[in-house]
Amino acid sequence: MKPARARKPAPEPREIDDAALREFAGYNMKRAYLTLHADLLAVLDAFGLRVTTYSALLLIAGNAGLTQSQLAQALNIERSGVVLIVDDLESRELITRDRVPGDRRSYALRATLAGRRLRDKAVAQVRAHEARLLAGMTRDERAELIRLLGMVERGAAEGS
Amino acid sequence: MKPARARKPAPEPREIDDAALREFAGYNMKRAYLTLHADLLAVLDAFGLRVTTYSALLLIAGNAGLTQSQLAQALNIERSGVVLIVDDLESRELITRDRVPGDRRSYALRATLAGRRLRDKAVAQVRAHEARLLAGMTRDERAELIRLLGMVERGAAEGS
DNA sequence: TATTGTTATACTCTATAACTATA
DNA sequence: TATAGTTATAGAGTATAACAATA
Repeated sequence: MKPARARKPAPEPREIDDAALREFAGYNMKRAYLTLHADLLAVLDAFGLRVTTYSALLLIAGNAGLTQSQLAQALNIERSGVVLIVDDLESRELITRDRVPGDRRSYALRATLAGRRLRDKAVAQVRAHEARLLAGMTRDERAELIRLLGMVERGAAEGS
Repeated sequence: MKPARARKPAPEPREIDDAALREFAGYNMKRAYLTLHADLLAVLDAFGLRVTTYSALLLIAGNAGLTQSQLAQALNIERSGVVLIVDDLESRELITRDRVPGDRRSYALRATLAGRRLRDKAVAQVRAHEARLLAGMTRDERAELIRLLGMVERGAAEGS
């Protein structure tokens, strides 16, 4: 009945147990985020967009005339970072940078027709990407996920 | 009844509308992840740990004898990145790198007593950090969040 | 030949700080 | 003085590729 004793200390390809980490929302969040982000990156690459550039394009298209500072605040990044993103979008003629009559320090950002068209195509692909990714979830589960993520975001803002 | 016409084009501090982005799990995930990660970073900084180093310490403590390659796989990073993390933990005598009898190419990683003690303190603080952050959630909501994040992680793995 | 750990290198993303032109 | 945008620089964090030792 006794099984044969293994001869070598055997570098058995053991399963690593991460149960101690799975208790934490942070660990699960990081893993989910990194996989989702990598997948999304691949989708947007076909349009020459990175994730933040995509977000910027949607924000500009949906808020015609916003300034770079407003965009920085909405994206939660510094103004200096927005410059590169806006440079990129403008050089590809997806947005325009117009002077604001009342304040010559700031620019009014607007999506061009080409920009809105690219946005439409990208949005369709991102929707498809999420449908694929979240195929195992019901509509309610997906809504619940988004709701709970919003709570985390706001909780972190308050908790600091 | 007609309100007085504003005289200047007014650079009104408008609210930027991100509704077009809020439909996406990816956008909500990124924002939640970034805020949570920044908050967690501040907590772990008191222990001289970064998030991945913390994860590595817990994995090593919970899987005595695992190799660097196994750790790399568990952390979803390259072996070259593990070297830096292991160097850091070993130089602080939180883990040991022992030769494996059967295979002289690899090392067996083990947490020292000091490593396990630091882990215990850090885990307690991270638990407190998450309790603070997720204070608005019920126990069920928190469990549901973790479950749904796991689905995203696995969905992305399959979808590729 | 393949694998483990290592090193050197490069790239992405973002922040900080100093600058300019306006206000 | 303060603000919008810009520039230069630096720092995380990670990947890639080549290598030595060992299997």
